[in-house]
Amino acid sequence: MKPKIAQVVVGLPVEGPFDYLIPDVWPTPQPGQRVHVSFQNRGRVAYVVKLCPQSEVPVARLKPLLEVLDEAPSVDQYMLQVTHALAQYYGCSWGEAIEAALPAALRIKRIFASSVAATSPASEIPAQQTIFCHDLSGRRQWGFLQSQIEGAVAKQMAVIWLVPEVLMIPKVCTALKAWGYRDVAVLDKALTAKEELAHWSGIKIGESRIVVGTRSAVFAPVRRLGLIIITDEENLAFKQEQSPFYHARKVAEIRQQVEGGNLLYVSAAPSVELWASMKGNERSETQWKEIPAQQMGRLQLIDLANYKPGKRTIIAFPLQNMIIDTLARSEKIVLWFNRRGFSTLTKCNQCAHIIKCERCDVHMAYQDSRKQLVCYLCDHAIPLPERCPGCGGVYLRSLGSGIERLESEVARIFPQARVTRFDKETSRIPRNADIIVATQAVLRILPELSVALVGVLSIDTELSRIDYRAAQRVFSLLVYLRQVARDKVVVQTHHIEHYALRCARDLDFIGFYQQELGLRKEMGFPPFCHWITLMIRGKVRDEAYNVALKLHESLNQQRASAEWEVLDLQPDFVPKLRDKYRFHIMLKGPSVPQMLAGIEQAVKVAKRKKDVIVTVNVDP
DNA sequence: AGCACGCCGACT
DNA sequence: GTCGGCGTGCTC
Repeated sequence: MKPKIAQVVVGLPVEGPFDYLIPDVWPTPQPGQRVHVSFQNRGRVAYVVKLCPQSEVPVARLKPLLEVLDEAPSVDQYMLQVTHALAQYYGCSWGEAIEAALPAALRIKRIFASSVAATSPASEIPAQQTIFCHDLSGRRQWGFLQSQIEGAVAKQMAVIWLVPEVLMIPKVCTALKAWGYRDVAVLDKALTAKEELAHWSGIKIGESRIVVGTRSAVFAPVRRLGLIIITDEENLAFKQEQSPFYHARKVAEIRQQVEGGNLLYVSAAPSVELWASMKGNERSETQWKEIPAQQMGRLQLIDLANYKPGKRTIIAFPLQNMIIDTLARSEKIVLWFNRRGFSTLTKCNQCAHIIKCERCDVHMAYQDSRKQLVCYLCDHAIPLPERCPGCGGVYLRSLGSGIERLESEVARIFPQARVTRFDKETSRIPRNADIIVATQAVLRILPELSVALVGVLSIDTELSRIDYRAAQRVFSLLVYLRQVARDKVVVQTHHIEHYALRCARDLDFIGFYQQELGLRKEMGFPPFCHWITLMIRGKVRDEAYNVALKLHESLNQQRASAEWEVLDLQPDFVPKLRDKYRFHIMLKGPSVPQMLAGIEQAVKVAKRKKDVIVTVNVDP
């Protein structure tokens, strides 16, 4: 019998699905199709997820579908399953997950002409394999990747290649063209809505079978998925920092489970989680591809306990000497210093007033390049006041050192060198400089520069981050720098014995990951458990705090007999951002679904309070 | 998310 | 007497 009811979901934080009548004279819509409905008396785009002969809801209370928006489903059968699993894992609604997977242009009620052929029903799911390519050379992975791609293409299957950074896309496209592939499409959220839709449609109708893109490209609507490549898997850019807070790796895993095909990670120093999971699988020839380094910069550690940089410079003397040597050979130097601006704070010498960002409550740093005080959190800028806002005096002074101060200092110490600075604001690649003073933004362009010496000045700040991944990030960073530095990488530190530094120096991968996994196990950190962060934020501090407090209380009651635990309620690492006060509660336990089920009710209650926003971040 | 319903404070 | 605050509940 012809189905009478279409079950739909919407891109709101409401569960559903909701039943709608299919008007008699209509042809039956298909699951995955976009429809227009009246939801709560307002027009909305919704997504058909299922058809059924009848509804639990009395017919009198059912509304009809108003319109079917496209000829063919926007979401195929596989992607319906994938988004459903995604919603389950990350604790969002199915509709929200579907919208995360679709181009933004499809969220509005407009018919998009598409000659998409109906999706072929599930034939057999292709064999699947997960491969890790540990490429220390940073270069010779390309041949291996080419053969893997060719393997998929030969079977008429599609390839998705994810990179962490938009700037890496052209390089990948160039390589693919050189290998003779013409049907390559780019997907990235930086595209305009129109371009995004055009590229997406091209992939959907099978014009492009190779997709290159950043995080969101993991949802590319390819038909026969043969291979997903994830380059630099450890990069934090693969995690979305807004709802639904998904990680591209997790989505790739779900897609592989649902659609089959291979999953290929490429990295010189992957996340501890990936290393552990690949080690768990027998390290066979096919699953683990080891590419040794041919040439790599040496790593040298300078103990700041022995070489105290003077009051006037933060560059230790041995490093200064190496810079002089490198300059004498007319070679290029990068000095890594992860702090933007000129100063870190601006203070009145008369009344000790410190200028803070009015929206975020943090010190504002003077940026000489903009001649303004800038907040490093929200980028809010104000002119440097002539008089102190506290006492009206004229004794405002800039303290601490940011990258701009370092730049002028370096120029003073090495007058023979052309010194320039590279940070987030810099757009041109500084090819003509001898010394480039740079923040971590330089990572994006480092392969383009031919650098002999990299001096890392601020690794101690990175090591002391309150983040369980700090050691791994330092290790990955240093290994990466060794790949791009022709001669050597010099790290000055107070933590000369730190295992992340020593293992990076000795290229001791086994040692690093073993030690790190040991610590993670001891501390009960991932991958030995899962974390969920609940963030509570609001404009009125007390309101946000009270909601957080109540939520924390009811979570504590909830978990009395459960396997998971609730950590203390705390101000977030960023306690105030853009006029909103932020608190977070961390949960820790072996099973994400179990934790989500346990907190669902309490979170729902907390979300009811208006002016306070509660978000759930799984595997933060 | 948004919006309607419903119950208590200061006002033309 | 009423206008309107926001806590509570629901969306087929």
